[in-house]
Amino acid sequence: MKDGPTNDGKKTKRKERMRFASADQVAQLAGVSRSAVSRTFTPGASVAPATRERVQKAAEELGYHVNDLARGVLANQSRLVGIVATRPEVGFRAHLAAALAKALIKRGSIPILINTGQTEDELLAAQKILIGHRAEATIILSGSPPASFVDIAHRNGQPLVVIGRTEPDADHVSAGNAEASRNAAAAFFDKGYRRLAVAASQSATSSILEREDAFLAAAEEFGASVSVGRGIDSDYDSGIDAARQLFSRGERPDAVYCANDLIAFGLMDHVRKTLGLRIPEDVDVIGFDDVPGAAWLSYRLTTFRQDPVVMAQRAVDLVERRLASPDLPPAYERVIPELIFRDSFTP
Amino acid sequence: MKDGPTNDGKKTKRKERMRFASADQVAQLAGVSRSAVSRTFTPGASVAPATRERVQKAAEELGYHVNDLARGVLANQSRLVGIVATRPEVGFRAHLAAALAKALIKRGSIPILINTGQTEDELLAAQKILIGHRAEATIILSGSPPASFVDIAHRNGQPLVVIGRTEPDADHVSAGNAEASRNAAAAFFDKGYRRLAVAASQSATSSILEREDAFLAAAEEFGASVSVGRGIDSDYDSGIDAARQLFSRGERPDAVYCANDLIAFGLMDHVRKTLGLRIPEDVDVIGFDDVPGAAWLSYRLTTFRQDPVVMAQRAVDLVERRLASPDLPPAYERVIPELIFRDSFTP
DNA sequence: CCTCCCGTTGCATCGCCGTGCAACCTGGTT
DNA sequence: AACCAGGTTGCACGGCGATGCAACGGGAGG
Repeated sequence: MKDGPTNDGKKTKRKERMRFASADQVAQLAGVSRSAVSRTFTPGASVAPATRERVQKAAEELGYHVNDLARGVLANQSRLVGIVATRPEVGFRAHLAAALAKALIKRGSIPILINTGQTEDELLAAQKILIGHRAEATIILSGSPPASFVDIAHRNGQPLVVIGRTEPDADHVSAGNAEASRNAAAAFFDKGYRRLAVAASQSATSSILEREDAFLAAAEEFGASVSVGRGIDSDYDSGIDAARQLFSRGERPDAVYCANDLIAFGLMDHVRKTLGLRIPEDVDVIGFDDVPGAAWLSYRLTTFRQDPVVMAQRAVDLVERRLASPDLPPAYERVIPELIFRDSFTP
Repeated sequence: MKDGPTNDGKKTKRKERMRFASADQVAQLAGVSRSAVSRTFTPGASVAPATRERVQKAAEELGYHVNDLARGVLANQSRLVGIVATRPEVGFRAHLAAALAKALIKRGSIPILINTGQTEDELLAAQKILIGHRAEATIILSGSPPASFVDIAHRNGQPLVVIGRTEPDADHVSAGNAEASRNAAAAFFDKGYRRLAVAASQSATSSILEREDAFLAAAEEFGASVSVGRGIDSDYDSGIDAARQLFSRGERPDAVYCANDLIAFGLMDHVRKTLGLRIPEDVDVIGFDDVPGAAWLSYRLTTFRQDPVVMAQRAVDLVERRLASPDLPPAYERVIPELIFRDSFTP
């Protein structure tokens, strides 16, 4: 049974906390070599049924589970994937993060959630953590990664997928912001509205910017007038600020396109509760994202639906593609958002 | 410079993907031994400034970062911490998950987000993943871990912290659900209301249950009548269902206590938009959680504030405490929620 | 009875990194 | 000139698990 100086208090000195059972312990209990244990838990390896059974019994007894970390070190793949997000509890990002976590687990990867600020330093710190842990890939949610970020990921051969931003140098998934926004402008115009407005924000992510820009361009192209209101962030308060700006100037707009649903909620509340106007009778509103609140009776918001599950899946697909063939040119997955009609705007 | 058979294409055979630079490569480039590299990146180790500089320069050039995974294998600590949550994108849980991720990163840990169902099988699968990766601790958000879960974590010496549930065998953090709910009943009663109601849900987590039970008990103790409405989940739709139930019976309630804010939103919307009643003139409402929507003009909900940042910090503190002394008896951190007065109820 | 073959199994090595120990420089002192 | 103290550095080992290779076993066939 080979009873060498294996675990008799001599080697356990280093760190106290060695609670998890190791393959060595299982091997000893089963009276086999560590190789046999390894092979038992490696699909396709050659082990006699009797041995496998002995090993499994011993493993059961000790509560042993293969150390995936060590396995990863050896195979040079960690199965860790980073999700980098700013304020991942808010709005659509929350749905995206949750969907990503689920899709990654399903694929056998381990999602690491990094909740970080947007400054370059913070993002680079997040990246450092991920590279230090040899994450297989990084998925960024609607931040704007600095160029160095893309560069470092590339130099380390780490796939990088950006969601919600058009990033020419990296794989990315994003909604058809430009088309959708153009459609929104067209829908307003077709209904006869000529005084349009868009509510966005100052500290805008690129999705928000794209929506604003595309709406402005389309509206001007159609020959409608457009005013712009911007709050600070891209949330409810920002919608209130935008409403204040848009409705304090001379003639009020006929219809407002909001860069996301939270902004729309703030704007609608201000317009209704503070200004006493009616939606859709006095003003029409279209939002973007279709978060659950858009269906609530208080809002009944007409908005572009982005399916977080679909987007997450596309992102994971891009990761897989990139892992399989690292040298392909950057790919772009576009998810076309569908306009969901509720009460705040109907054609 | 010792130029042995180290990396001349012979050893790189195993796996193609060995993109990350290793300490060996850095050592070679800097013309030092691997130990020197290791020491350069180990705080407090003894390295000559000149050597350190050479190493750092070489590391910079190769984009090297210490492999925390391998370091973890050696030190027998992974710094990985699992966050296990069902529907982590919803309501208060989203805030909790985000706050936890931030607090863990701050502590130097790596948060793994596992988005799982509530069935025993799914939870155990999640645990298997975490144990396989030698996660240092598991934090469960408002699920009810089966007994085997607690047991397995314990047997593997893995700290387990439960948030939002009273779990006698494990460390846990939870809000003072009973006190708060009692206070809600008292506040309604003091205002002269005698027909009370509580809106909860069928598939309730234990926080929701505690709130319902404590409110019922207190109301009965005061001598008020109480009716109960329950939707399916604990979300907006559930609030609508509960409202349907509560307001279809004979006399309608004077005031409703909702087990969380989402339920309150659904209930308020149904009461106002569908039934045409006014809040607070006809019915008062108190919620629980103080999610951002509670402050929105459409709701202006009086509700108990739970601070996700505080709760997350307490949970992380419990993890640390348990890591430091594994054999302490289970601890319980209680966070007392504060009632935030807005328009849906005032004393 | 010997030989061959195939399935098992153990050994040794690999890929990571941290660290105790001993050898190696310095420069200052007797 | 020999010696000592102190700081540096390299070596070798330890802790994981996977795996090529060689040895070992037993049954089948000559």
